[in-house]
Amino acid sequence: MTELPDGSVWIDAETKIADAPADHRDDLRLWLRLLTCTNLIETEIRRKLQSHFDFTLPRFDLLAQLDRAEDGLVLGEVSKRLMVSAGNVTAIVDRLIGNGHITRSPAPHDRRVQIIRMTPEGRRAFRAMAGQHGDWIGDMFDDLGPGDIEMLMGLLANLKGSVRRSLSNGGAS
Amino acid sequence: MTELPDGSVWIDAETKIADAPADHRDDLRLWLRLLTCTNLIETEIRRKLQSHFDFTLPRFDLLAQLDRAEDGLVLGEVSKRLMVSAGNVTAIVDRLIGNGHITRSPAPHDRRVQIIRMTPEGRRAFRAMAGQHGDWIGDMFDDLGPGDIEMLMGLLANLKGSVRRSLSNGGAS
DNA sequence: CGGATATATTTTGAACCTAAAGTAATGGAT
DNA sequence: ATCCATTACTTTAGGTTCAAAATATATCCG
Repeated sequence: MTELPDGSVWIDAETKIADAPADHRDDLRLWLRLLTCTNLIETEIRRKLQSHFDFTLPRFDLLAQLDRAEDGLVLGEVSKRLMVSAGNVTAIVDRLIGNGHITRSPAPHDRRVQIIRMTPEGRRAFRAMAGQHGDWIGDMFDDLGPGDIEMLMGLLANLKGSVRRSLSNGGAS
Repeated sequence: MTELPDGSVWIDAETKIADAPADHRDDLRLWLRLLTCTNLIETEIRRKLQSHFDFTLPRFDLLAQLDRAEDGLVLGEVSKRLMVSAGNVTAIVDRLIGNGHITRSPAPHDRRVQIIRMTPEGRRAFRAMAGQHGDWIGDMFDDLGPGDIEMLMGLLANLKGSVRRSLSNGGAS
């Protein structure tokens, strides 16, 4: 048994006893790569949305939710689906109303509730942007084969599961 | 040859002629999953950094760069490494100076250049946070085996390559 | 030397984002 | 009927982010 530089102890090629704090080096490298990849793509999408349509990603994301809801959506539902705070939704909605892409009206049965709906121009604008958006993503992912995509989907599902487990455990507080 | 519902044409099990706009459905699903995963982890790290240390992720990231540079870093270099705008670096640096974590001083050879360095308290605070940060990531990634991690590293490297190719081609404008 | 150009940083204005406080309306429970 | 808790949303204050304009300094060229 040999003492290693980091203070842990080497048993064989597969076993390392954690008598010293684990360093999580590979996890951190993977996290960094994941973050870099995502930011690279997201930044490019933001840039293109801005230069082609003078639009922002949060507004696009909100319209994407609304596009699938023929009867509009309640603000709370939008907040949940986009996983952003209610106050944030209010701000984005205000701007989309200002541009004429959506409307906001109180629900008839409960005056606390506000329902937003796409206007025809909003829908038209969104459809045009969504088509381009799909092409942009398609182009950025073009080197990945169907097998790569499937494998990534699976591994990311595992990761998501692991993260959710950690969250529900109050993991490491 | 059969007309399909989406307007494209079926040849055999492997070939589909794109006379209709491609829909990139799988690419979009993968992108959505990637984004969701990353945001889930990032949000949790932000939350824990805030509740445990009253600190923010951008400030942590800046200190992480500075921690490895014994002689400090020039602001432009920080901007490049963090991949954020120079104006953004200025704002974060101002706050870190306010908290006493770093210092800023003009370079002797070129008075345009500002060099930032960690203070001893800054270094101490960062080291404490970095240890916890590693544990948090380690816990969130705990369900992934070494094989999963290696495979993800490889697939994400492929994706990164694909994205960079697309960017350099001015892909889809 | 002097002027044009380039570089490094800061400032400004606008958008996004959150947590927490505030407002308004609903739905009990007594 | 009235109080109380809950719910839905908005407002506020503070931090992050960018693009573009402003500032200051350095460098190059004639």
